[in-house]
Amino acid sequence: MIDISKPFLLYANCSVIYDGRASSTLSNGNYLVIYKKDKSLLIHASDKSTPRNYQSSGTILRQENNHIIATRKQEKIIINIQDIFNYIELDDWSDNQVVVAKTEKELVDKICKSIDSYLKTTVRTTHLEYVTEYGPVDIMAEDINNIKHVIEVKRKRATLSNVSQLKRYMEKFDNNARGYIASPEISKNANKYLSLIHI
Amino acid sequence: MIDISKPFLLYANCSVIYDGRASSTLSNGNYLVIYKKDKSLLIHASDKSTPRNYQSSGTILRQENNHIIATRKQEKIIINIQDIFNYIELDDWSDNQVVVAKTEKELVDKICKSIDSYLKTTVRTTHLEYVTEYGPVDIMAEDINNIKHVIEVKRKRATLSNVSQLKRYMEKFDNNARGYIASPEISKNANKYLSLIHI
DNA sequence: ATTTGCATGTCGACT
DNA sequence: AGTCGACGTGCAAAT
Repeated sequence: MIDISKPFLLYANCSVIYDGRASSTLSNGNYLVIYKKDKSLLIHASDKSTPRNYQSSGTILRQENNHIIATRKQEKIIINIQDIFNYIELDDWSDNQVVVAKTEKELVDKICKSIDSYLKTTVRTTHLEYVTEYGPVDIMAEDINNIKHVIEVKRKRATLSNVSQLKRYMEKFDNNARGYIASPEISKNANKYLSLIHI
Repeated sequence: MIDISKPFLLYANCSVIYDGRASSTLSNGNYLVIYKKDKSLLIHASDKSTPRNYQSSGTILRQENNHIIATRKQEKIIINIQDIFNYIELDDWSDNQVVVAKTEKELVDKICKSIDSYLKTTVRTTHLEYVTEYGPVDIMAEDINNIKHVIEVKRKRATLSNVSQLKRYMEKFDNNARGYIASPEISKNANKYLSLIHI
């Protein structure tokens, strides 16, 4: 009835036993069972984004009467199936990857990795999430000449309010501090304001 | 066609754009779209146990032509649907919790929390994963009388090999050390061996 | 093959 | 609402 050699989806009344890194039982109910092309197995209930039970890539299925037995290394899942509501063979299921996902943290790290070349100086120490009176700045780098470089990182287009925020931060530093905004692009107004205040 | 007020499952040819904590695109392909009772949204491809795109509990769906737009706080997912292969309304989908999942670490923590009462002494310091020549022992507790208590924790029935292992560990400590095996039960042979070596 | 560190981490507990 | 820590963390890059 179920072809365990192909990816499939099952909406069924069943119960689940897991034994491996931990041991657990999932009492009888209606759950979604998903078996993927890479031989990973997921059992989803009606809430939470994480599955109730799962086994990652490399799980081998076996059918015995109304049981599906999934084994992978030292792990085992037993699905005791009472009733099947839906069964779909997932042919031509795509495995495309998600493209680009730049987080602000990634950008911060990237900047820190080559901070000397960006600031055109030799940095002595860098502080991330450096706390000021007005909140934390993304990067506070101090160079060998004791000049402080305050960098506000934006994942998207920098706006006027980002500039004002940076300006507020800068007021708390002495004259030996320089402020920067690192962003892929900047709004026209923000850019104008930047020129205006010459930071 | 799709009733976005109920939990459902969709196997469809579509592409996905996400913008929120990061930004990403998933190019056109056949994916599994799952909308749960707690208003969480998952988009699964044919591999990996983690979804390609997702939004957790509290996502609100909107339909516009062939788009499903999912918003939650500062996050947005847009699903551009080309073709629907399967659509299932997931009625009576259960939300039972997984029951008991005792990991070895939980047991270790539980023991540490009340270690004095278990060892019937006053413990000065406890080391977890204390490294010996033969590998790490789960718990190494030193009491106020400088007696070392070496505890090997097993989530399941303790076996003969667990006892031998503990014995090897104990050879590396001085006479002021005591060895223990903490487990829900112990095999007959292991128990016999334990009595024999009097640890 | 193993280790390291990130993640749109998720999730629950506690403040 | 925010913080903290655990997770059967999963996952990919570096070693």
